[in-house]
Amino acid sequence: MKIAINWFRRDLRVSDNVSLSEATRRAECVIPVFILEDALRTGPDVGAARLAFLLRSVESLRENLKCLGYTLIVRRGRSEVEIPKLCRETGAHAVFCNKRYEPYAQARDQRVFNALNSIGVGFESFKDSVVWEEREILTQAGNPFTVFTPYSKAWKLRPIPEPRARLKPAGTSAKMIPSEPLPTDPAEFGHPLKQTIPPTGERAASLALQNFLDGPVLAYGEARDHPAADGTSRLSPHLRCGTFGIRTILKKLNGIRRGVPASQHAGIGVFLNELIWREFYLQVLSNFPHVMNRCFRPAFDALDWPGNPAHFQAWCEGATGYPIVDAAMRCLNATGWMHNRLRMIVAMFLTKDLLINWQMGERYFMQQLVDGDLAANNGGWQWSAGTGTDAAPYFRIFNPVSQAGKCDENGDFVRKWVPELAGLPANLVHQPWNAPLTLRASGYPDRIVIHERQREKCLAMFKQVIGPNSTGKPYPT
DNA sequence: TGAAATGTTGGGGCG
DNA sequence: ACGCCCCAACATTTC
Repeated sequence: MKIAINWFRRDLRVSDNVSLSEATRRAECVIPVFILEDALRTGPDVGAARLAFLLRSVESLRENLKCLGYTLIVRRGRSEVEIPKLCRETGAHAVFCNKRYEPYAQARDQRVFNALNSIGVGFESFKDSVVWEEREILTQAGNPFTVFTPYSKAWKLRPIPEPRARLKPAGTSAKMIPSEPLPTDPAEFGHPLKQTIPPTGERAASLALQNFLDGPVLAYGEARDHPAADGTSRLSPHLRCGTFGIRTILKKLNGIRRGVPASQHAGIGVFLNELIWREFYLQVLSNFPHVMNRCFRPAFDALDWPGNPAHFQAWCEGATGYPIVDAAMRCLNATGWMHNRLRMIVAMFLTKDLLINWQMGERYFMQQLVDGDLAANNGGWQWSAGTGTDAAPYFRIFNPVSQAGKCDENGDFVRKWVPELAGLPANLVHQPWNAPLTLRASGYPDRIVIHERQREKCLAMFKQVIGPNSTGKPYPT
């Protein structure tokens, strides 16, 4: 009897799963496995919200598998040890999984491959979590794209693959082997959950997708920039855990597009672009792994960020005195999630107003975000800091007050998360320092910096690194 | 997926 | 009627 292990990682679903469908096609008996690696629960980037979301997603995967007659085996430890051990216990002749693109994950997979190879067990990984991998979309010169727009054009010219079929019920039952209990509370790992996190699992994912596609997607282009209205998809935590397949999303999105007149395609196009941004940054990370630890453009590694720890703490806590920044950070701390527009505003503020290294913000986001993803988070931070691929030029500095006026026009979002300011009218809620003393909120901090002054300092700081001769082109090559 | 500084233009108030 | 100034509105450039 041919036995194969299907190793689940960031693909916690039974439908539209490439390695799972390949495993069931090629083996008579498939044993689903999840390894609770140490790296999932230790390290500077680990956060309770994301860990809880992951663990609960694994739990619901186990239930879904059980309904189909499969028993998910959970083990703790190092994958390169546990996977070969499981092969010996079960007699599996092959291990299947879906490919990961983070440098550390690829190194880990290489170690697993080596360990399996030495005991004569096959290891195969499949493209699943993206439509196009890091070497599949290249410029005419054969290089990876480093600018989004031409990348997205090339991406859109290609056909979209069909979703894979849902997993069929198990035919042959596997030999029973012990499984370790699966914790669902991250507190067991020293990360007590303080946030309220969204529903997990494949069913919740497809409900969220359907809710979004049933209406909000059409207004997405405009609504997504207004945090008080919540016009975003909320799909990011599911995309990270793989509780639905990218091919399924794209097929449904195409169905919506065909069902509405062309005049309503704008929102769909903007949302598709966001999905392409995700693949863009994954291929950036894979092709330029140094972005993990350094600036994409080496010249910016010389920046000497003068920001101080007290300012960083104020930023983390939502006590900078800039209402839109504080509201966004308090929302992040309470829910593990923040609107993309607000992510840009707070990232700009940390780097260009507080003059703190973007890597500090990158790490804090990873600690807090329920949807934190190395590639997208790193790409977003380097974009905001002006150090990355296709980044905002260093001189593009958001004014937190005017940005707030555009995305939170009547101040509802600020009032929700900064109740101290609930009594201020729309024209003052984003700049309480201009309010008459009688309206001033007690307990709300004064501005820790003055934007206009910090802007000048930031421009000077970047110019020092760029060199005095640079006038037109912001980037040295 | 900016914002601020600077330049230009044209209408209207006014002597 | 005319010149002058003011300044909003828009355009351009600079960071």
